[in-house]
Amino acid sequence: MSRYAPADVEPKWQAAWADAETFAARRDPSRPKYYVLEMFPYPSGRIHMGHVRNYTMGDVIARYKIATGHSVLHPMGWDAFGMPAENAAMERGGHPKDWTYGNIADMRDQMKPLGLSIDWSREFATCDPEYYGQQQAMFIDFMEKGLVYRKNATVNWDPVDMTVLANEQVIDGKGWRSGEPVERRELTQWFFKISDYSEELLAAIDGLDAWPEKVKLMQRNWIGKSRGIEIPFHRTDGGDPIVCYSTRPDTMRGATFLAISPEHPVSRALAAENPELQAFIEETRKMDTTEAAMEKAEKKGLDTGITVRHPTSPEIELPVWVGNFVLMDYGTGAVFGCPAHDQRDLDFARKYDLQVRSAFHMPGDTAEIADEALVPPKTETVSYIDHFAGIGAATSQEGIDGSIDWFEAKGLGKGQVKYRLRDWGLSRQRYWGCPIPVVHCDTCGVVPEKKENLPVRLPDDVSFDQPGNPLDRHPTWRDVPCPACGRPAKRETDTMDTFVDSSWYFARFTAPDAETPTQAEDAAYWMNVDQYIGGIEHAILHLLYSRFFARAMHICGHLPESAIEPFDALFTQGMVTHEIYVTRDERDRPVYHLPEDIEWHESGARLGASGAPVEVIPSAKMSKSKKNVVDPVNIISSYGADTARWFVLSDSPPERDVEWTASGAEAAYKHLSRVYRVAADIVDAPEAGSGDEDLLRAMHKAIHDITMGIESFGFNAAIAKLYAFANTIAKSKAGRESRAAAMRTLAQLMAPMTPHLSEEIWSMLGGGGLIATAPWPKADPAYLVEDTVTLPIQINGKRRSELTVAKDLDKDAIEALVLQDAAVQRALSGAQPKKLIVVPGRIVNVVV
RNA sequence: GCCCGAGUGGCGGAAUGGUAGACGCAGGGGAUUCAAAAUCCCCCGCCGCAAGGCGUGCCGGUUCGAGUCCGGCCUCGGGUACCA
Repeated sequence: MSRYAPADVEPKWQAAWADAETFAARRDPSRPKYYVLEMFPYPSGRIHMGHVRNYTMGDVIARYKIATGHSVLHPMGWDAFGMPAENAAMERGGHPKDWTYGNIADMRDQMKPLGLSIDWSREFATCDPEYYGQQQAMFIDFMEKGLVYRKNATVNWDPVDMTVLANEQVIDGKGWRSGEPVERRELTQWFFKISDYSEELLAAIDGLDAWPEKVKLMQRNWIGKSRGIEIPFHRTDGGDPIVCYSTRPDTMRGATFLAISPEHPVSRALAAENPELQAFIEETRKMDTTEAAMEKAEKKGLDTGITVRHPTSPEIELPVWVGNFVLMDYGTGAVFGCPAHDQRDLDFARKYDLQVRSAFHMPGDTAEIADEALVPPKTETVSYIDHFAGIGAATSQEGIDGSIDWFEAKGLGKGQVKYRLRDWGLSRQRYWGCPIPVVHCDTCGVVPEKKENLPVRLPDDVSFDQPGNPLDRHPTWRDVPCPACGRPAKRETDTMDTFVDSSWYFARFTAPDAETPTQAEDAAYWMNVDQYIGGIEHAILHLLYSRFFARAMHICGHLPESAIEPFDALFTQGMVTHEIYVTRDERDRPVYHLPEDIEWHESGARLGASGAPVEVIPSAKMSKSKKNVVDPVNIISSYGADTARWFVLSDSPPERDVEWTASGAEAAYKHLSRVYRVAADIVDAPEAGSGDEDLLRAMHKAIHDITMGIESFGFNAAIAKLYAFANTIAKSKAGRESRAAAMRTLAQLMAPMTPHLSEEIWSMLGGGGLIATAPWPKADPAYLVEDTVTLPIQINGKRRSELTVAKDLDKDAIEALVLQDAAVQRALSGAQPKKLIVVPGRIVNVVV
């Protein structure tokens, strides 16, 4: 008997699929369509287990949908712009373009042996001029529709390298190359008006029925709708009032100070004549731009010396402080501090010896406020001191709502709905991205490039031997005539955020060669993506930007209205994690190492080359920069693609993170070999046997369970059932044709996971045609019902006995039988049960 | 800091509020073999000789019944707007 040899079997069936064009996506009005998409990869150069996991999951769905009669679109492309290509050029020389396309070729070569059901004819990379040219055309369309504008925004500035740094390039507030503290600097940048869609993007979340609740919740919180009020505080020196935004005006009685952002116009104006304030503001600029850094930084402030009047108690004067924790981007850049009922404000008040005054009592609480603020939950009833806001007692939420109305009615403020969501800054001061297709003309201002001149191509003759954006110093690329007046002008040298590239690639896959961004019939047929699969790390930004983009594309006529929510169903897979290996350089900065560079000694991990000790950090997200990426190519070459596919699906539930370990792959191979061996045995098995009916039952149960498993993304549970069914067939003594039928069904049920092995078994047992296009088996309900059922008997909630009864036996009859049970009689010792709970078909609980 | 998750045997994990530990790995024992590989069979949460008791991160609650629901924590992970 021959052994299962994936090295021979897998290429054979891949060739058969290619010959039959099994996976070519075709518009076929006679069949329902199905568009399955996995988030496309960044071409780092090597595929890793996370990719294998992601694309295998999508492949299971795609192959299952083909078998259930759908016309399937399952494409692949490359998210090819981004920083790593420029970093590689800086570190190793060479050109980002060569590095990127070389990586794409390598990764495609590594991916193809997996036998994915991908229509490779639709492949593209976002750095192809044919792709980014269409993106530039859409940018111009967006400009015309008023969806794009410019404003000043803050970036991380490395004062030594004289360059803009990404947040990732700032480590502990210092530039990753220079090691010097970064500063914040303002630049004029391009923005998409995503905030115009705050309400719509929020409201439409309710319609995303097949998205995970957690993702919807994260998006809702990110958009962050709040009802609040803008209240002017009048300055005692007669200057313009300072307007504060508050979502808690019910705490107004407790207001004891104002805090304004260092970037607030009042701060700037006062700083001009106040060197101490000037220095304080300078100090706050020496921080990176991330929200996390700002929120975690020590809360600091400086008294401006000016005061304002309390809106409802004008006799009280409140000091105005500049606080490093006040964000200029949210609300009005000014807040009132209420230390009694807000922990951050209380900490601040204690630190700078500011007053604390209560606005309400907590129920039953009369204690003085010490170091803990009294923050009532929104559903709790509070009583207001001085019957503030005309409300004696109310739930906290009613108090908030009532006080907003009260302030408005008195003309003391203006109710406002605000959103946390900020406009999308898309400018990047970098080379390897999609050029923003505009020209700056002294006469005409900002002028879009003419569409017939698109794409605005990136120049190839650039160098990366000095920091900064090479487009800025390019000798000829930058200087162009104005598209409007023809006079000498300068091209925009900012490129687009790579999130722009990934915000519409799913639409481009429907017509990758179209002369316009999309093609109407193709978009209408294929959109929406029926099932989108990707990492939870994209829960907010990528998915929210894509939802915005689909709306913007619709407005510009590039997508039908039905496609403004582009992803019908979303599945967020867990990440594949792996240990990371770190040493420190002379400045104590972390240096990451590849797993293959590590040697394991009794004393711990050491660097293979130098023998230096290595710090091992467990379970971190696999990423290029951390170099903790596992190479699946070795597994594929020694065990075959089906083993790798089977293993990544069986090891862990798809939505959960999985720590990569090498063990299990051997076991997966053993099992697949066993299935092959059992199938081969059946060919020569005796014609007649026993237990055919039992095998038939097991088969229909398997069809039912595994179909459910695939439909619900329970791949690991489905695989457990496939193990069980394979064991049943192996042990069955049924006749040859019964076993062959069961084995052919097993092959079909396994085909989405292990397509090559399944084709092999299918042909061996006379399945006919390709299993890839064979119709999915159907479970006959007649075989799924059992005649009897075993009920566990609990006594006081603990399992003590069991009872096997006819499936449809009624409750009274079951109760009678339960009371005769020996364990039950022992527990009752002659008494009546306090309670007898019978859940037919499930369980019995006797309470004694 | 804030938002969102996750936590179950030695390990990965299973379980519509209803028998906790399916299925697999590792481990132990046996069969086959001259021997090995491969394969096949059996055992396998913890404590206990047993009867039995204890067990799903911790504390409390709801329920006839909680891994599952609610409240409060702890730890780990993701996101935090220029990593993709």
